[in-house]
Amino acid sequence: VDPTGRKDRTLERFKAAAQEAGVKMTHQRLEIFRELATTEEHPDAETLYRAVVRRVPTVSRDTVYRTLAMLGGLGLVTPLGPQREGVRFEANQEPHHHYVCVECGLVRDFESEELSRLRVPTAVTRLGTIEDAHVEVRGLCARCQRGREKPRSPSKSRGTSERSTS
Amino acid sequence: VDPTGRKDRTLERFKAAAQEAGVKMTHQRLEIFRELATTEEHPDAETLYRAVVRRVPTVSRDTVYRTLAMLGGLGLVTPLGPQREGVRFEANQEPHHHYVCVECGLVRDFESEELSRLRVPTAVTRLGTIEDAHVEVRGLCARCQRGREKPRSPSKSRGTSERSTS
DNA sequence: ATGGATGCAAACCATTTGCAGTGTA
DNA sequence: TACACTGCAAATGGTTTGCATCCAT
Repeated sequence: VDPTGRKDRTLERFKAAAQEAGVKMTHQRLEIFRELATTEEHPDAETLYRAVVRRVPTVSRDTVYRTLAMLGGLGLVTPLGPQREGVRFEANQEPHHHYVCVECGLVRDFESEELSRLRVPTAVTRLGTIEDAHVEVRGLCARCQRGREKPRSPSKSRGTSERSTS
Repeated sequence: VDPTGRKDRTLERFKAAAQEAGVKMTHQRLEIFRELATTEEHPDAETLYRAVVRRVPTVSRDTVYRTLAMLGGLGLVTPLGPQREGVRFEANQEPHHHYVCVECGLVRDFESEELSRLRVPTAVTRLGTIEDAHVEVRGLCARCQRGREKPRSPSKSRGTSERSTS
């Protein structure tokens, strides 16, 4: 399930992207990225840190956080779910789907007969029961497109994009 | 876009569920649920608190948190994304989908030609650009089913289920 | 009345930030 | 060699918890 060494290739892609973006390639960054690109898990920063610290005993949590932000900026790593300042909730129990803005974290429900009819591959049942299946669409919401006049989080620049063209 | 008052109905459902579950119906709980059931947003605890405190000036953040956990236990409210202790990341940039365990937060990728071909309704473009669309399947993972021998988070009982049958 | 629910304040934990030393380009 | 990157430690902000009081049942 990995004909050419996809992982090695991914590592090369990382090095190339880093060089192109003008960021330095350090031992830490390489190991952090390697760990994330290698694992089946979808670890949080702490878990990642614990894994990386085994190979690079001197890394600090800060570096993991900073590297993750940097990798996110390069588009090489994706944070799961909406970018939030906290866990978010909904009461809508009807079948529906989510639109999530990758910039400000806006979440909107939308309905779709077609999407709600989607068939989950039976192989998934090997992972566990299926309580719900819905589509998550990610993109840049209208407001954030509109010149970023009033982004939801004006201050904290969640290193998602900007960079380079300074 | 709400023929019968779906929201009123939802409130009734809440009261009924609360009574059946044997939890008390308080002013705070009612307002917290009402707020969440009414808004288009998918607020986090803090946002919810700020909205509710306008109607019930004495509520505390704690109550919001506790109520959200309680509502989650009753299945009336769903937290978005994987239940995490922190934001989680992935480096897999190939088209793929996610299986998420609602109990322990396990996340696994799976692939599906069919699901990856899904067509997002054009109406969604009104919300913003579409960078990615994938399916999120939620359920109880095999390990958590298996008698909850070694749940990922043995300690912290993320009030997801258990309750009642004490 | 009475036990569950609330509010307060302190505790906890994830994440961010300032600064001086370190290593890559 | 220079400047970005790292590690440390302190600050910040979300979330949880212990306890005395209060209120829905």
